[in-house]
Amino acid sequence: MPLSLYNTLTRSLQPFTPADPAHITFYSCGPTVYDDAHIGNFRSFLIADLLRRFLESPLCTLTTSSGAPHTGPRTVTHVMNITDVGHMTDDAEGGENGQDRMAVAGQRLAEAKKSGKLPADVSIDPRDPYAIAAYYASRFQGDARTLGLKLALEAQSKPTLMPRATQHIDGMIAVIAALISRGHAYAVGPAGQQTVYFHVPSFAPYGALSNNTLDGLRAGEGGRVNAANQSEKKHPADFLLWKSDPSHIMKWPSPWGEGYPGWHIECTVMSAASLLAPGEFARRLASPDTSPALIDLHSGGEDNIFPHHECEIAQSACAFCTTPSHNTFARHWFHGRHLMVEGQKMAKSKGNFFTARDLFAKGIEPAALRLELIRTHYRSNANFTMQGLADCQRMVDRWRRWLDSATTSGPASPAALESQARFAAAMHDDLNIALALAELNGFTSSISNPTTGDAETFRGCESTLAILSLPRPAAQTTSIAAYAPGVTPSDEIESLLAQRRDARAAKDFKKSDEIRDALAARGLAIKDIAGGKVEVSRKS
RNA sequence: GCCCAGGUGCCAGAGUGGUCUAAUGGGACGGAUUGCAAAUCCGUUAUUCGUCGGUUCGAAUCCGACCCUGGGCUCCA
Repeated sequence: MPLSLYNTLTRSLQPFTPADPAHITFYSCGPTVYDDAHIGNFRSFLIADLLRRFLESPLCTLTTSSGAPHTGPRTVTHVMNITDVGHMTDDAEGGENGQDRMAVAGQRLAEAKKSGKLPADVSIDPRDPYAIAAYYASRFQGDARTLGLKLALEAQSKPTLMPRATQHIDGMIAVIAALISRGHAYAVGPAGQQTVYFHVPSFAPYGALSNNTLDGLRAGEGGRVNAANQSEKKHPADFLLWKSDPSHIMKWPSPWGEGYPGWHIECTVMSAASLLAPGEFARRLASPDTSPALIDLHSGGEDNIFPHHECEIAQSACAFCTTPSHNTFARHWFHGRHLMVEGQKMAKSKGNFFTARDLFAKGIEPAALRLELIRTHYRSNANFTMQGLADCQRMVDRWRRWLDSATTSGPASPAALESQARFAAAMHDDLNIALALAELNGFTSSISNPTTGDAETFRGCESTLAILSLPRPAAQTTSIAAYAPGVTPSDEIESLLAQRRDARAAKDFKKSDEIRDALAARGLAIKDIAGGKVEVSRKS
């Protein structure tokens, strides 16, 4: 059975049918770089990565537009933008509290620098928005690579796969100009200080993605509309394409005045510029054609459905297509639900806010974090818990042990091939990851003495999850101990462990237990492992 | 108020009309092992699927109403 995926646009499960099944174009809305990405951001990106990896897996079958199955080989060009334009934080109070997000990040960095919280090797000018953006972008890419985001690994040698908004301002201006010339956008205000809006009523299908109607979208119901801006729009739903504002921290010249682009236009430009064939961006902008859709797949978090993706559809369809419609931009819309933490909404004020780097610093293994973030079906709110992370670590360890035990060469057993088929069937069913994981667990538990062929078959499934291929943080070992990642060896610990070793040798178990308790009081758990060493880890 | 996605056992999370007294992982409990632990292995652990009503020979699964959670209604993955 070919891959069936939920399409937000049709609100139904449907076969994923790319224009060319051998080469899929996929755009994911990426992070803003005013701060470190948190684990909720990464869940969204990793879900997209899971889909991308499954599409490229030999186990994946797709449906072609003629209805025939397509089994591969297949490549996916996956692009993710990095938003480095300083958008505004908040204008709920009519704009008075709105601050430039990049300026806020700069203030935060300046404070961190002052209080010595920045690593010594970091020397950036907190007043330079480009430096701030570059700083956080590089940290994001590092975290993404650590978590096995294939796109981030590829982007090391092909940076155009992760385009920056600030590098596409010319394209944005060109698209805005084209939208104005076709009657889909208009500029207001005195010459040289104009604001440009997309005119939503000019695109009848607006609302198709989020299933909103213009009437249903009560202007300002979410409390985030700037009343002053509302009055100059032709329609309350019209949205910003260009804002002239010479006081903005990041600004560019444009036909409408010096200022900055709207939030939605960057994805329209970067998806088309990165995924259309070379030269097509300019050609289609000059003379739109009737091609059915620009790209195959578009993903993002559920909060992007409205307004961001709704607006992208309107802009892209109107800029590049002669008969703009709700499905002339992306063929399939893929949205992941949000991540909860310990049953609650993740929020800095609740103290349950984690970045990937926070967790790595605590000694959490990237493989365990990746599994915890992808193990729940993408259309359910996932609940991130420390217990869940521990569960995942154990699952990863068990898989590794099983693979390590596959030393006798031989072909894959029928049981292995059956497990593989069941794994693939689960993934074809709207990426039923939880069932797929259950099949993988059944795989290892049903075959107690795996052959190399069994192990290869298992790896064939697992390469879609891409958990076991992640680098394993090396334990720091001394003559007496192996320290788990996140634990810093010290002379004190070494000395206690030596005393314990001597006490045990003398069968003074009372003393050895006291030492174990003393280490526990310092938050350290120990266990005796093979080779006479002691493994020291953080107490969970 | 409107639009979307959900609500399953101690936890996480599959299952969308009979094979479900509910997969899988974890937890807990018991056993093996261990000086004791840890790890590992073996076994046990829910007549129950948000609530109420309905359809059906049969419902976790379909229908209706209601309750709750998360997202959106122009910052957000």
